[in-house]
Amino acid sequence: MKTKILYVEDEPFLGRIVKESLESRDFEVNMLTDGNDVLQQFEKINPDICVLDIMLPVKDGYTIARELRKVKATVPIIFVTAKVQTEDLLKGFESGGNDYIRKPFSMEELIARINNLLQLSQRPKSISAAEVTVIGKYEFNPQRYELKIEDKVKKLSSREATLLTMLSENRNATTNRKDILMKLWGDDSFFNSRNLDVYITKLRDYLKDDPSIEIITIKGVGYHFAV
Amino acid sequence: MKTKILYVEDEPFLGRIVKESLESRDFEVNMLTDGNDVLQQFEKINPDICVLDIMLPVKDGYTIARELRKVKATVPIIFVTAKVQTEDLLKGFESGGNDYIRKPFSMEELIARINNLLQLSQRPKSISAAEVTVIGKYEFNPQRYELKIEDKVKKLSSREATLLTMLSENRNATTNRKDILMKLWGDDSFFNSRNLDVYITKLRDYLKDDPSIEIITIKGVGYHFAV
DNA sequence: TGAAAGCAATGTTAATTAAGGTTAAAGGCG
DNA sequence: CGCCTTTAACCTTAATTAACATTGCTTTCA
Repeated sequence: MKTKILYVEDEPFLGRIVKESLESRDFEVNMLTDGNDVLQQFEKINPDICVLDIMLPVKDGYTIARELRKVKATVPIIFVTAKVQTEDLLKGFESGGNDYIRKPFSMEELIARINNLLQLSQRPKSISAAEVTVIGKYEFNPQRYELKIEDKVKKLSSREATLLTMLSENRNATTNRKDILMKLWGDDSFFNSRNLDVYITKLRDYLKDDPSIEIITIKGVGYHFAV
Repeated sequence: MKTKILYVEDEPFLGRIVKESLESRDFEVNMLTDGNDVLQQFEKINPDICVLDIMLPVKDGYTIARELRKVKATVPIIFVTAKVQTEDLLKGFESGGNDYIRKPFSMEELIARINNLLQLSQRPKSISAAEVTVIGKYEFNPQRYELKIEDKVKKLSSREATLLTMLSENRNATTNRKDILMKLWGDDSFFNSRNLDVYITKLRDYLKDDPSIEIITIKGVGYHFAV
């Protein structure tokens, strides 16, 4: 289903350009030229996002936004205006707007802002399916820090798991020592460098039941995780 | 709990002003002056929102944003910059930014934009004022402090319930020990820290009937609630 | 030119330290 | 009392440091 935009703009020339331009990007655009009818239209078409000019005959954009907010708290609202003062902008946010775009604007910018807001407001989130990575004969669950081979489960510590994740994401390629140090410890001092050696040894030990897996040292550079 | 902002800005003068100004509005601000350590810090403090200058030594804001997006797709990102071209703005959205504020800016504007994005990004939670959260085989009612499995109802104490709520809202991600301590006890002294251990033990006990639920310790950081 | 010495980087194992876990008993409060 | 909650004592595990071994490249000099 197309994304529905409610667009309120009283300049007919600009309005037509914008509407057509949006339609050519596969949005469904309902355009109104004044604030009179906005609420009814809103409830009728139930748009995914609203684009409001601020200076309109009869009712200004702020007022419309406030009315819309009463009806639906969540629909994203973008203001379009020639005004540029901070106080206008504040008034915009206050009245329930979520973005502010200055005239003249490029269509690219408007579209980018529309897509951005749509994404933000839809953010359903997380609950990523616990994905398991296969490493040779092993299965590795980076969410649960579990490394499994033939029903034997080894719990990794968080450092071990992070390191294995890095290597595994970069399998059959070289992971820089320095990148690892930065990610695990935030700096690449001498002591942490010795520390990394210790963790590499541990992982080699955990992974020894599948000889096809190898953590190959590339001296002066990093490790190559061969699977 | 205060809203945490990760702020990356290399101009020390501007940076200090902004940091102090935000702090006076009761934000908790972590400021970095270059792009080196951002990922590390991000994972450590788990901020609610990021404010990135674009022109930075070493790594520019776009690059940082892209890296952050890989780690966490949902955290809102605001760019701050003197550049004004549409293409910069598009690049900003492309790299995962959600808003763009031009230098020089007023603090009022920055704060309005921050609050706006925070609201937008939290919307899903507040809409679904779902009374009951499903956690594996359990149902948890954070209002009534009830944890139910197969018609067996366990009443939690308020501390237990708050802790479980925190973990559960952040499932499959890491909740900082410090955040928990601040929320439950208001400070992170040694004694309360031991106290938290006790509560974690209790929750693990209550949740043991579903082995797919795990509270994984991340030493020195916090807990990862895997469901 | 090539074996041997030198050396920096990395490997291994073990000891140490720090963080967190468990359990139970002691406080505190309606 | 009866319930949290806090404190305490002791236990377990992870992270770090240390001590010593190895590797492979580089330099040196017969």
